[in-house]
Amino acid sequence: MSKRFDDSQDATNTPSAKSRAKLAGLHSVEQSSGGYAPVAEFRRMTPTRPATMAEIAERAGVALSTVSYVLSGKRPVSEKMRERVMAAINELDYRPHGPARALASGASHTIALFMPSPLWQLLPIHQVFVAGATQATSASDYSLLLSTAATDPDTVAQVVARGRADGVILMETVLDDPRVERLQQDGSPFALIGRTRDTTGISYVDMDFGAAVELGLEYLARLGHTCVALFNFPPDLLDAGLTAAVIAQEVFERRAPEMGIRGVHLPCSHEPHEAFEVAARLLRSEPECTAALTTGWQFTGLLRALRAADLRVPNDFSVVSVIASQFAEMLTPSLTGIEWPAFEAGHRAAEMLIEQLTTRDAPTRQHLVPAQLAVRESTGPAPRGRASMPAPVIEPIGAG
Amino acid sequence: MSKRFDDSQDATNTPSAKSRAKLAGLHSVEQSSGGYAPVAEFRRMTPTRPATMAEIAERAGVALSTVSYVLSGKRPVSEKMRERVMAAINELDYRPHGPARALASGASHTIALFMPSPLWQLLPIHQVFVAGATQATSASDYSLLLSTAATDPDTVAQVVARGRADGVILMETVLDDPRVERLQQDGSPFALIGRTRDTTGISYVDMDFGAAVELGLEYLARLGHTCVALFNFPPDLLDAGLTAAVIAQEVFERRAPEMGIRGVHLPCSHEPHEAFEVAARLLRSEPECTAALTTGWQFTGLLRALRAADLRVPNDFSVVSVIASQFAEMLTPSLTGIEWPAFEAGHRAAEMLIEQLTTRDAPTRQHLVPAQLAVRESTGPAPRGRASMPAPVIEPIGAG
DNA sequence: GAACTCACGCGAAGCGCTTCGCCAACTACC
DNA sequence: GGTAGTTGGCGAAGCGCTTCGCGTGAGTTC
Repeated sequence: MSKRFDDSQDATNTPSAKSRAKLAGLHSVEQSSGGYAPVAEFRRMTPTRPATMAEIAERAGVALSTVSYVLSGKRPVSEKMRERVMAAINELDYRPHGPARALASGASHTIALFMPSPLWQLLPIHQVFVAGATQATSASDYSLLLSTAATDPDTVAQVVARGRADGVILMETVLDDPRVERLQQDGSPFALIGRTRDTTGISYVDMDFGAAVELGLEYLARLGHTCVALFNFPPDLLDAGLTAAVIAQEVFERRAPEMGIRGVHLPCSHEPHEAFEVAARLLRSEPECTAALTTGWQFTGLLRALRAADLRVPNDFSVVSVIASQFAEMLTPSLTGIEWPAFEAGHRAAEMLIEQLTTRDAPTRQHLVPAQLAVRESTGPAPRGRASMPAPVIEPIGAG
Repeated sequence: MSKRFDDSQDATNTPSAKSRAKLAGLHSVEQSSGGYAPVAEFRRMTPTRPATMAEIAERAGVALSTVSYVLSGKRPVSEKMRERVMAAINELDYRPHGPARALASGASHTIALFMPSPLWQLLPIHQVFVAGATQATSASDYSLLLSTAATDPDTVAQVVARGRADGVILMETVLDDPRVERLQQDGSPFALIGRTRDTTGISYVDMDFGAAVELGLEYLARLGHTCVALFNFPPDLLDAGLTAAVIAQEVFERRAPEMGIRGVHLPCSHEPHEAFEVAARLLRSEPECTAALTTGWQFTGLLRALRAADLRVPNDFSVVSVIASQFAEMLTPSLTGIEWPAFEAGHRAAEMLIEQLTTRDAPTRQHLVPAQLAVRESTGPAPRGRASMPAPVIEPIGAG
């Protein structure tokens, strides 16, 4: 049924069998659909079929087109007519038919949001983007179409070309994103959460990951840490050229030495077991490392590895993560973070796109969220002497 | 821009001002849209307008209707014709036009998913439902429309009535849900994540919260806990008759005494500060309480209150939560939980709905996820003597 | 080989709306 | 009072597809 996490679970040989059993254990009941019969009958007796514009026109004693113009306001209609039409609309509780309107006008009043490709890589942050976009979309009286399969430029393009949506929002963009190029070619409106190498004429909202890494490093340097790890986005995304990942690496490797920090760059998935492994290896091989920066949810595995190694946060080890505040505050200890206001980002991206759709010659809007540090409980001064402590023996803990 | 959490933040007088400043601080750039001009020009020169069925028909030298029948298979077409048509389709890279198809056939091949009403109450679990439903929907070649405004039965009904979706998925259902009644009246297909009082003929997937509470209590009783709190869904949802909340309360209040447990029932929002307050009050007023059950994310506030009171988990206090395993394992310590396989639930709900849409006389499917305990790190034997310890002085910690 | 099937294509009528072009009635002006 | 200019309403032609009913030619039957 669901494939999420399956591969990683198989790889680490963990609860995959368990979760399969869990699914099989779903308690199923089947009933004949007889229960619906009375309802169906009821319907047949009372033809509640929604009113059409033709019926409104008839009832109001006007032409079909007049009703349309009253509704759209695209041509002046006399007050008298307008009132008659509105009365009929209210009496019959008329609502326009979506697809018909879309077909005739060529605009579906819908935007599509594409989820990052491998769906099982879904991060909490992505979901918050979605929530923000949903909110903004509803507020502007648009609809939101949620799709997977974001990798294929064709799929993305077709959604607009075939009238399902008027524009799209893309996330997890890479430096030279084929989807973006395709959309530009087609002249399809779009907005990004993230950005590309060349952002000329492209509307986007993105976190300034370069500034984020820099700010995190500065802060940790000030606390006296001299060896810091960066848990960057996973290798596959880095290789794919994920803009955020590339920038983070570049800045990290350039700035850390300048601040007198030994930097350890670790591309690493957010999957708890993998992040745990990576972190455990780090703690073993780099005893001087006393702090880490994470670009996402790699901190879950890191925190467990620290616990397994009997290292206390923040006394023995400091953790800074790029993260939405609602998540940072959910944890105990709460996480010091570079704020990534994801809900607002999703909201803004949808707004930008809708602005493009509703106003001609809309300006290109580019929002780069500046790095802001929120100091919470997971960071402290660099400890002395961890380097001289015996290398820890680390074993997985808990359900892992 | 975003109103999420605003009310609760105002109530507790916390980072609302901060987050507003953060928004204002978004770095904005505006460019003239001149960047688009060349693209628009390029388009005008190369009319990439997608092919229509009429063009396929012409190219294949057959009637329009034949093309349609080849595509739908609703009437037999000779092999020769079919090949000619398919060839034309491939050559012109034809894709059907969504709205046109929806208008003509009356089916949009889309399902709508309604998010719980106050969007800012969004829980991680809801997002996972969405992810699961998205996955299933894409797998069945359907589209997913994501909407807010779930409370109003009219809004929900109109989505189907006006052709935007063929059916809907509802979550956060109450015992006598007006939306469900309305959908039944209209004869609109739907599926629930959650359930109603009378589930005759209704397809749903739901967690068995009654069994969950019972299992949690049994487990805690076996560990020797004699006073247990239930952090139930928040008061407003309980008052509204949220099925899960009502069942949880009923079972808790009936079963706890039978097991020799003093039960403290605490309706409580998941909002960290509110949950913190409720938990802090509990720890102060019920020194004998050594364990808690939470129906959702109230554990975040609870864990912080425990930390503030210097109570260790699980040594001094045990926590069991109804939770999706991926979240339980994300935390440190990981959370003992009653497994709520939310991704699978969302997936299943979408499948159920699509089954109703694609097969006539589809059976009513009802999946009640049985309570399953996953023991992790947040539970242990009841401590002795917390009752005799001095009542703790509790102060908010960290960013709170 | 005439009558009768069938299988398979075709044309045309919508689905519910938008939008264009046109015309009637009314104002304004010399 | 005649002509030009305006306002506001109407009809009809689509948008791209589905689907119904009919017609035709090949295959069958006696």
